[in-house]
Amino acid sequence: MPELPEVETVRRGIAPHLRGRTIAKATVREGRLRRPVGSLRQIEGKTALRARRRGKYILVDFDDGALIVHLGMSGTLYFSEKPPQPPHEHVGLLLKADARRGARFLIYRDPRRFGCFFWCAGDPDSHPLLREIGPEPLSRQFSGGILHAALVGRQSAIKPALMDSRIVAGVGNIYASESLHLAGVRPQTLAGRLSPQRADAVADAVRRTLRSAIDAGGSTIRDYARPQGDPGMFQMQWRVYGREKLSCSCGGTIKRIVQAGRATYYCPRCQT
DNA sequence: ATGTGACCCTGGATGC
DNA sequence: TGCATCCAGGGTCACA
Repeated sequence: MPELPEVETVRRGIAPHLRGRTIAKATVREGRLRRPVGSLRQIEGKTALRARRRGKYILVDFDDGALIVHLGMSGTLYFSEKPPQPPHEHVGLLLKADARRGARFLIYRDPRRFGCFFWCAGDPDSHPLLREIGPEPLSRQFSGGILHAALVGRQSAIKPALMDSRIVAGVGNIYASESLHLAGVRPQTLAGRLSPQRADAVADAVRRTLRSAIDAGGSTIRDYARPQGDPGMFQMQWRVYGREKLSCSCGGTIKRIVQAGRATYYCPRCQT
């Protein structure tokens, strides 16, 4: 469920409720995630400054470090009146009541446990997991020219290259397919052979695709931040993803192939 | 150095 | 109905 737009939606949902809140207690029910959660004792008594996003990571900044959170394939963050419950609510942060807001738990739930949730002392941006991440696609650090330069010498196809977080941050399997469709570029195109003009088209398509997905998610932030408010509301209109054998808006028939072990969807008629 | 596939884990959909 | 199989939005690692 979580790609960049979903992660951003989750971040927007929790950020206002976290800002300025003191962590009264941190509970780790299940610490065996992609990497061990470890002890969160050191954040008890500390006050969260903000929640921001880097690629698909959510960073909750404190004055001397940050919580680094990744939602993996099945993770969510939401608020609850209850402490984390079995089987899949692995971490709970009890937020102290303040003048305007009652005490409640920020819950991390992740059935597949591919995500992570851990404390990083010091600057999280220089943490090994974040250090090598490429430019944010929605920032000015990303453009067709920058993408083109990053792809020079690349022997892989453009689609898996777009999913390489060192080239551009946060583009996952769905949005890689969707962006290439919007750009009219075939996913098998050799990344290093993409012309500057087509790199422009791809970079532009990535930005437009992510923005409209965030806008679509943005309308359901409140629902999403609710305890049982899991998926369902992220019904974006996929143009190709998951639509094998269905027809493209151009009249062509959408194909499914596998690249680097992941499903890719495209239209052979309008993607050249 | 770079690219691909196996793997981590659970749950839902599908097929027999 | 019950069971087996496949597939899934991510990232890391061993190996070619």
